[in-house]
Amino acid sequence: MAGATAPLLGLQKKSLREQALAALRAAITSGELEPGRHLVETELSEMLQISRGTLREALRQLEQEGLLSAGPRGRLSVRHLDAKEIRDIYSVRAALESLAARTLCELPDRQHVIGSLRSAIEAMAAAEQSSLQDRVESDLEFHRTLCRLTGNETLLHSWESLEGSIRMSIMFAGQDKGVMNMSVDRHYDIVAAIETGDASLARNTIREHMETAAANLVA
Amino acid sequence: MAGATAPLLGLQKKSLREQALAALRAAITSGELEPGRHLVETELSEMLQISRGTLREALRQLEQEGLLSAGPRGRLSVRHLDAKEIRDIYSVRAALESLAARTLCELPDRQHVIGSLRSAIEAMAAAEQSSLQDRVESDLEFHRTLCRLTGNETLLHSWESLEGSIRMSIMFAGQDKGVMNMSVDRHYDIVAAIETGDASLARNTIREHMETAAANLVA
DNA sequence: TACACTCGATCTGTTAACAGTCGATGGTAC
DNA sequence: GTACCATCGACTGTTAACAGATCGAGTGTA
Repeated sequence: MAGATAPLLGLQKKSLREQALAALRAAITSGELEPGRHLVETELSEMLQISRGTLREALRQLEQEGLLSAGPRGRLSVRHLDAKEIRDIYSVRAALESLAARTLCELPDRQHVIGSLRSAIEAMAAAEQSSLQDRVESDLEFHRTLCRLTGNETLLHSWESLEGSIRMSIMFAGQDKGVMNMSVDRHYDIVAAIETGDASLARNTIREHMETAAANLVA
Repeated sequence: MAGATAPLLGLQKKSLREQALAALRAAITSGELEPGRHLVETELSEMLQISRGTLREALRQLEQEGLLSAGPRGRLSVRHLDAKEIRDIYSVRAALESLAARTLCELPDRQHVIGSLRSAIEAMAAAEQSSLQDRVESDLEFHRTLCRLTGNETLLHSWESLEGSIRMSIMFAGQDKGVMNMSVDRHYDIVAAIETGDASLARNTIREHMETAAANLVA
């Protein structure tokens, strides 16, 4: 974490628990807390300048998001993903986003949806020369938008529960591999498929996109 | 909860937090804590005979499972599902179980899988004259098995995150409607489809099963 | 040297108490 | 009667401290 003594948690209005949650999530998905790293509650609470009780609530949530794995006696460590797990995560991700695409295809009026998705892609294009971090953000934002636009809160929530694992997968692969998965063109293909309203085309496009991405990550 | 003064949490070896989690989940999905019911931490901690700190960790998890919804200032209440939400939940469920079925179809040797699934259906058949509670349990156990057999831990975890919502959906509908969704025959169809190895047949069978179930629940 | 035992450090599980905030209640001025 | 204000009660947010368990170092003995 950035500077053990600094007040890592800023002066926002959210609860300390939420701030801790965000800080820990960022630390894990950025690799600052590397996979396999053992987490000690007293250390973390000191770093984050919050009490253990508050910290533990945040840890429970991270555990359920799959960013932490519990060892014997409640010892928590940063989850380590192997190639199979990454493929598995992307399989589930593909299933969820396929559902999203299919749902959007079935909407009678998709113009608004298409517009929103195109905007998201433009944001990706604008970030093409930025840091990897920014590019990943805009990429994930596109896919999150895909789920959000369905209006299916459960779908969005399930996807977001997976988001941390997705980020870890990308981080696991490292810079060189992560780059290839964020082609703007491929995302236009997805939007184009949705625009036609052809659900199986949209589904196949998503699935291919995900299979390619997963394959690149574990290569 | 059963008898406010009784030591609801037995003498198991699991942590108090896990016991509380299980007890609350059961109370919610059984309707003992009815949808919309406002939850007060001090009340619950007294009922469960645990401290608020421990209780709060369990509440965070239930919140993320979608059994509780947060109101202003962190006030929690039992989530209330409307018809659309039930349909949405079953859409996601269908997507996940379709992935499970497809994954199983792609296994080179499915005999062991088929055997396990048949056993699960036999358990359902054996429970046909039992209470609705038992029948729901055996039904969910079949579907959980479907996900577990894929060996995709992420898929199983996503499904289990949805399980509470599924139970609430069934409860919401009440006895009369819930009954129709647990036909043994329909489940044999699913297994038969997997046995043929025809992924799209399996997927369609699952999806029809889910659509029928959701339609019955909201009827 | 090998083995067993004790002591101590380390961490998690759990609890009780304090603090701040929002809403309701009741009283008072106009 | 109404509007405003003070006070009180009810909850959540947060914290520090206690308890119990496990692991390893170090010591004593055969």
